Amino acid sequence: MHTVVPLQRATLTQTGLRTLVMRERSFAARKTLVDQARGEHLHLLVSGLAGRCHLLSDGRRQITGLILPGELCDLGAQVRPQVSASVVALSHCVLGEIPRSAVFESDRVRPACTQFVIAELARETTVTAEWLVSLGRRSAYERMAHLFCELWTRLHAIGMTDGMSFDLGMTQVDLADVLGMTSVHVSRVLKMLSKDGLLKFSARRATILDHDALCRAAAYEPAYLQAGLMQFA
Amino acid sequence: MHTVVPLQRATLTQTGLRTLVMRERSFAARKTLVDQARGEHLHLLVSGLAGRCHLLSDGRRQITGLILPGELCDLGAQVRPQVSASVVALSHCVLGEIPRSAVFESDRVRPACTQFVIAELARETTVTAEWLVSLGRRSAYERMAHLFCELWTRLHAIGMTDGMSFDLGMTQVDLADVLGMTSVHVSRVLKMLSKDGLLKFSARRATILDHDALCRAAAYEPAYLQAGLMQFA
DNA sequence: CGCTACGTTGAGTGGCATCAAGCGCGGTGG
DNA sequence: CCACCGCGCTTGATGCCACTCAACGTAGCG
Repeated sequence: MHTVVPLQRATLTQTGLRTLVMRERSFAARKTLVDQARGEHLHLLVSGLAGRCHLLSDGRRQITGLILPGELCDLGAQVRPQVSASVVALSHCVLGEIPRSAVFESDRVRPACTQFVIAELARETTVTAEWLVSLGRRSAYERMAHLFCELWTRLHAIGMTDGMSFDLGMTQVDLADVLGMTSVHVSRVLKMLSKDGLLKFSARRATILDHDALCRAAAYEPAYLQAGLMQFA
Repeated sequence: MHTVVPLQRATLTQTGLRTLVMRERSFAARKTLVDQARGEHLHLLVSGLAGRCHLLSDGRRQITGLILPGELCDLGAQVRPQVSASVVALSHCVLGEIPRSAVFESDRVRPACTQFVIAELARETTVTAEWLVSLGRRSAYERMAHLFCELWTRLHAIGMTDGMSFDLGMTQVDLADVLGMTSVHVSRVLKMLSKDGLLKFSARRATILDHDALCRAAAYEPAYLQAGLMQFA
């Protein structure tokens, strides 16, 4: 079907993924990028912002993870199929297709890729645990502050910040589904953050006005991210 | 320091872990089992119930994962150190020590163990994502119902249910920190569940009175667990 | 027997949801 | 060109779910 890409015994890295992309496809916001079914390809987010999306039968939606450029959309789905989560585009997205065989050999992870796969899963686990703390124990205000601290750290690590600003591309409705609140309340909390001089969010673009104060409001400790991100950079 | 246990080229399985335990230690409830520092051993929960515990500076606590007998406490910490989560005993616990070298070779996962490590991390991710949906989008009542559905499935899979009952060993305060609510409200919700004939919880023991109704109240779909659990059983 | 942890219950409060209306904007088609 | 519409955002009014505070009963335990 497709060419098997040799890995030349090199350890797979996050940046090295791009060389494995065989074909790129473009998606408008709100489109579904990956369903639960596992196909012939792994999907690398080349640009844009995507979200891991869980739907309840009555329409409630929770986004359980944000996928940034350079990350894989469906690594988890390869390892554990039949999980009812899909990946949706939160902004205009470009997706790169990587042949499954470049990372997997039958159902096993190729040895050259194991460290990478483990690191990716570990990073996802770490971020998700922090989100659990947010949803369980932080107020809407703290939660919002914490999310933007996290996003700045992650986007800065991949060179996608512009000073203290960055484009998100996602709407307030999407933010609400990340933070477990309603879009109405997202609007109000953003207004408070702006009034307090911490953060401005408008036209899908965020500007951090006072980074120290924002971190303090969120009780943000970026250590949890640096560990996972640096180990295999 | 300690003997290196040969793995005889066999794939590591969850049950196979027990043969690697070199020493067992006993802990009272509320004791800290594992700190973030990674030591010479991996810790297998032999019996009891443990929780992955995140503390905020003002005392708020969120438990981001429950560890059941047969699971490893600190696999994640081996892969990504310096994460500020500790593992605490929620009931009396017996912990088995497994030499790090049985699973890791310097900082790499031993090839014979990679599938197991990946499966464990993937299972953790799956459960955690479902908890995010609970905390973000389900009411306290639904959340509680969903947790007990999940626990019954997981405990049943390892033969630790007794009909429709099972011992948890954890208090309502612990339940509150799992579910992101106060212990006062836990008490009230449990009373409602009992009045509705779905679930009884007393003396740290749960009895599911109407499994179908409980699943319906929680909109519970056990598929997400079966995948992860069966793959390497 | 006092102490501490756990659980229950009541009264009052508040954070966030819900409902509803209105605005601005970009896209689309007549 | 403009009417129209859908979408995103904002704002106000109202209500409820869950928190807070507080008191008390109970059980296990040193």
